Amino acid sequence: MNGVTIASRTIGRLSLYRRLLESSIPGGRDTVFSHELAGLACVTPAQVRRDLMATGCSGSPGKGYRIRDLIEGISKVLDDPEGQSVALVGVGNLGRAILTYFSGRRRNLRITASFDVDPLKTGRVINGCRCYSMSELGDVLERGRIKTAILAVPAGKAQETTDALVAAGVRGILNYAPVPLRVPDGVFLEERDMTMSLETVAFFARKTALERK
Amino acid sequence: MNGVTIASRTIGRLSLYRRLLESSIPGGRDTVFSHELAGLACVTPAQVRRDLMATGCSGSPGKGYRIRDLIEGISKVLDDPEGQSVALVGVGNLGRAILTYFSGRRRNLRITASFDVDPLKTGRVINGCRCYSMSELGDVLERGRIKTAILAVPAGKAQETTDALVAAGVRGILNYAPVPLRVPDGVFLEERDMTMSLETVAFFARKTALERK
DNA sequence: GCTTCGTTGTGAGGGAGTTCACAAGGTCTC
DNA sequence: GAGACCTTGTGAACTCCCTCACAACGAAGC
Repeated sequence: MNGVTIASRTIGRLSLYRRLLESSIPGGRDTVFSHELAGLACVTPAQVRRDLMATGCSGSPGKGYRIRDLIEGISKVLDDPEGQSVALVGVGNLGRAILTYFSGRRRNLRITASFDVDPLKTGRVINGCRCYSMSELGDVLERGRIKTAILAVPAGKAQETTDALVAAGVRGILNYAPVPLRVPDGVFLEERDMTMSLETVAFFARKTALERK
Repeated sequence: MNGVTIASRTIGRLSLYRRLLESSIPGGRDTVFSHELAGLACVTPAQVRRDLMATGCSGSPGKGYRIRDLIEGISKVLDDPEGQSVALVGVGNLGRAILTYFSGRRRNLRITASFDVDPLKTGRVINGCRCYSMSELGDVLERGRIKTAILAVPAGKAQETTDALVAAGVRGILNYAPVPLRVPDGVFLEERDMTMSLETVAFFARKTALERK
C-alpha cells in the first residue's frame, strides 16, 4: 500500500463512490456490481473497477463487491485515522456556502477553523465553525496541526494569504479565489476558478448549439 | 477557424489570459512575452504559445505578442458577438456568491435570470438579478434563448432540475450540486463537486506531509 | 460434472493534453 | 553587416488517464 501512487482523479471518484454507497444503494443490498456503481457515478464500469483496484478491495465474479468492504477500503485510503482538520479562509457568501455544505457531513474530515478580516465576523461562531481574525492564522493552524485549507478570499488577498498558509504548515489548498496561486513544491493545489469554468461552459454551449443546426 | 476543435482546458486558460491581460499588465505596456503571461497564469511558456495558436494570434520573435491583438483574438473565440445570457438555478449562499462574483464583470456574458423554490426570493431582484420561481423556468429560458446554466441546488433536486434545463434548450451546465448529472449527448457538462475537491486536497495534503519526513 | 452466463481483474492499446527541443526569425550591439 | 541573443511556432516525444478486450472465475441450471 505504501509507495503506490494514486491518481488525483481516482481519489476524487473514490470519494464519490463512498458517498453513493452510503446514500444511494437501497437498504438490504449487500453487494454491488461495477456497472451499478458506474451508473450512479456516471462513469464506465471499467473505470470503477480500475479505481477500486487502488483500494485493495476485490469483488467476486458473478457476485460483485461487498458494500461494507468497499466503504471500509475506500475509507482506509481517504481518511486519516486520527481525523483531519481543515481551515477555511474567507467567510463571505462562498465561505458560508462551503461551511453549510460540510457541517456535520463527515466526522473524519471537518472544517474546524475559519478566518476573516471582518471584525463583525471574527470571534463568533458561524455555521458551527469558530471564526478567527487573520492575525491568528499562524497560531491556530499550527496548534491544530491543520494541513488543509480552503481559500475563498478576494483575488487581491489570495497570494499573500496563500503564503501565510504555507508558512503555517499547510500542504494542500483548495482555491476558489479567481487568480492562479503560486505555491512551493510539496504543496498540493487545486484551482477552482469559477470564471474559467463558466466561460468554458458558455463556449461549448454555444458551440454545440451551432453544431445542431 | 470553423471546424477546428479547441480543448476545453485551453478555453479555460484563454479566459484566464484575457483577464490577466486586462488587469495585471502594467499600463503603458504594449506587448507581452509568452513567459510573462505564463508567469502570471502559473503555466509554462510553451503552454501559453500552444493555447494562443488556437486564437490565430501570432507574435513576433524578439518582440512578443501585441496585447490588444491578444485580447481581441481571445474575445473572438470566447465571446458571442450578440452577447450570451446565463441562468442560475438555486439562490442559496452559493448562488448569491456566484451572482456577486459575476455581476457587472463582463458585458458579453451575464447572468440574466435566477430561479429558486423559496417564495421569499422569487419575484425579487437579488444582487442585480431577477429571481423567478421554478415554474417559470421553461418560459424564461426559452424567451431569453438561454443556452447556459449554473446549477447550485441541493443534491435531491439536481437531476430533475437538469432535465428541465435541457428540455428548455440549455446546452451547457456548470454543476455545483454534489451529485453527478446525467445529460444527453450534445449537452456540455462541467462538474464542480466540492466534496470531491476537498477530499482530494485533504488526501494529498496528508500524503505530501508524510513524504516530507 | 459440464455448459452457459455474467462479472471481475488487468495487460495492452489508445487518445488527449503537455512539454521538449529546435529551426526560423526578429533585435541589438559593435 | 556580422554575430550574439532572445523569442516564436510547431513537429515529435512523452505522460497520464481511460477504455478495450479477454482470460479467469464463480454461480446456476441441467
